[in-house]
Amino acid sequence: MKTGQATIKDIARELNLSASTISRALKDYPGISSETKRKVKEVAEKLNYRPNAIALSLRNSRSYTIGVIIPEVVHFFFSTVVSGIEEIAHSRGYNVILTQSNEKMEREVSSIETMLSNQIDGVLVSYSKDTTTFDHFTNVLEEGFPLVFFDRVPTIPNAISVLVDDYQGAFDATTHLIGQGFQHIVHLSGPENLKLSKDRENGYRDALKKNGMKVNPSHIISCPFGSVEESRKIVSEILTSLPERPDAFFCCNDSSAVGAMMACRDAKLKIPLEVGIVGFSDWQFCTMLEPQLSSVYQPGFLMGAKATEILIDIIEKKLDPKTMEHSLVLETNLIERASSKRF
Amino acid sequence: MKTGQATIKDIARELNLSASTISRALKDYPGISSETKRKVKEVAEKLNYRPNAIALSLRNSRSYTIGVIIPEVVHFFFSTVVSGIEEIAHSRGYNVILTQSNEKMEREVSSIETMLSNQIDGVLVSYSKDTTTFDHFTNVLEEGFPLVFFDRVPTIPNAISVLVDDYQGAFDATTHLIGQGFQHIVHLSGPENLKLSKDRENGYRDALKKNGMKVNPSHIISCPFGSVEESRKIVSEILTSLPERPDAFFCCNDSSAVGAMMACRDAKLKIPLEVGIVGFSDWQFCTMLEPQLSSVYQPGFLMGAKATEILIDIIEKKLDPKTMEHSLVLETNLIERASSKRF
DNA sequence: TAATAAACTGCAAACGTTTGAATAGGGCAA
DNA sequence: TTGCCCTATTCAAACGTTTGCAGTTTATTA
Repeated sequence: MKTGQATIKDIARELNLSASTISRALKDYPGISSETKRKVKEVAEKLNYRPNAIALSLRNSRSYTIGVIIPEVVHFFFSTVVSGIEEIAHSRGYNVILTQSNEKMEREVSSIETMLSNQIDGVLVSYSKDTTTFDHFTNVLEEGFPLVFFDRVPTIPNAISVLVDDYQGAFDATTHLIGQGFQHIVHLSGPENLKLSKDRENGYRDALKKNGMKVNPSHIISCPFGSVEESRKIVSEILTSLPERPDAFFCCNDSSAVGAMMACRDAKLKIPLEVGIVGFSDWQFCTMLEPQLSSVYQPGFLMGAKATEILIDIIEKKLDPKTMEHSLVLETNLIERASSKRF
Repeated sequence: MKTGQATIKDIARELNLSASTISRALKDYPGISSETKRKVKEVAEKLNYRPNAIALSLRNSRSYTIGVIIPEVVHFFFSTVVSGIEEIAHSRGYNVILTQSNEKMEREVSSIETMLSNQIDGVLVSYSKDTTTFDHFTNVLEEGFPLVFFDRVPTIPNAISVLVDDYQGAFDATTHLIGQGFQHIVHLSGPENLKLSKDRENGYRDALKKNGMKVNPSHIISCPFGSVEESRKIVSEILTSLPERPDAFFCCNDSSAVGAMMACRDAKLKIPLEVGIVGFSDWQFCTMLEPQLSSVYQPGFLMGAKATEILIDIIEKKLDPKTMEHSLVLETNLIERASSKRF
């Protein structure tokens, strides 16, 4: 035993057999005497033999590994999705190799490159806020490489995607605020290059219209970063600058909702009496706030699990990207809590 | 072009050259005519050639991939650490393959198995709450396999580890509470099989002693799950059951600190006037709470980065596990916020 | 006893790449 | 014409595994 792992050849040498016999013995092939099998297994055990997955990958051109590209790990929603991905991947015998783009398109491109070099069997992607062109995806799609988008999905032909019903979630949230008697509902909207931002904004718009309220363009305010600080600042300004003080905020995510809460508190406005607030995602901390934050729940774990199932089904040819449904839309669920409930 | 990626052989066939020439041409070896190099590169480009990292791994017995085993991805601290790991790994040309143990020892064992099969170059581990024996680690350590522990580190010989100064953090937090005039400080302690739980408890004990206060065993209460619900329940009970009502809580993590806050609020106790609370980790949401939660900051990103640097240095033989420092202790930093500041 | 089947085991090629050693071809000098 | 040295290229083996086919025993049957 020189350096490192014992191989099939080491076992073969030890027993004066050929490598092929060892291979077959270990896999309980017929045509190998049980005596030999016994001995082989014994020696394998003794040498602490472990099959070399790399050699297998090379031979089978299959690595049983899937790649995941997400904007950030330190993000409640994405880490939840990753959890779902892990769960299914491992139960089906796949490894997960993870990279985060840190919201940089450049990173996304290089990640996909190295993943392809590593003979990944398929990729799951949620693209970055910084991504404006999609050639790095369309190229691999055209080669017929298994690729599934989740949450942040591009509008490119033939892309398979798993997402939540952002429109409906936004619609429900806005309708709820209206139902609670709020009149001047502001929407803090997300990054413009994400389809989900548009969907959420449209849900907001349609809910207003449906309830006979008109959409005031100055009530739709862009929060591209979606951070607490950004929205706190923006909301503070709005509270004084607008001719009529807004009395509710439907926010594109929970961080900006927290920022809005803080700004309202700074302005001595009572939540939910004077201002109602609803976020999006239902992060962990929603129930830790005072008052608890209403939010639109997104099934992150389920999304990861479903996307992975679909990806692996494509890899294993149980699904055909040509004929299958192109997008799976999961239901959102408005969680009404104190921050928006007047009665 | 049959199925999938172009290989060196495809280029060779196209140009009527041998594989070795192609290989050398692509790497700008001397002894290949520049004319040939030009043509080779041109065809490589045309065929969208990408070197097969698997084949390289097999040949070099190096995969340029490191494995990471953490208890949970959906955990602010661990995801921050992962972020640091990713950063360094990628900058040094390594991939990261991630698994979560979900706090199950069994998962940890199987993860390590499959990682070794995949010819991982090294592993970073933070072990699960469920882990009681460490054979799965000592075995690979004895084989001389590169392995670095972070945050949750076992007390086994020759283990290399990166951790924070849990003792000092706890000491500082407790001292701070004492300095704010709190008299009956309860410690919600963590899972018993984690060394960090012991360290934090000892920091708490020593801070009391140093200030001439005696350690009351009934003031050290186990919160093995460290969840909001668990601690809310436990603290609610304590507030009434103990002969003297506790007036401060030093909690093993931020979730249990939130639970303690909630329990105090339920009991109509004013924070920090009547009760002081300090958590551990300084999670994102500390500043979102009302009052903001004091907590001991742990440098998660830095921890991930340092652990990865050390691991890769070991892999690349720039560090020798036999002679190097066995543990790197990072400083914690008490962040004093409203939840514990009376003046 | 010889032919034949049955039961085991070995050979060699393949996956894609690298690399030390070998070879082919050409030019040049003696 | 022979010998020699470049230069440009090819050969072959190796990494660890699998697998169709061929080979070698041994036992069975006529």
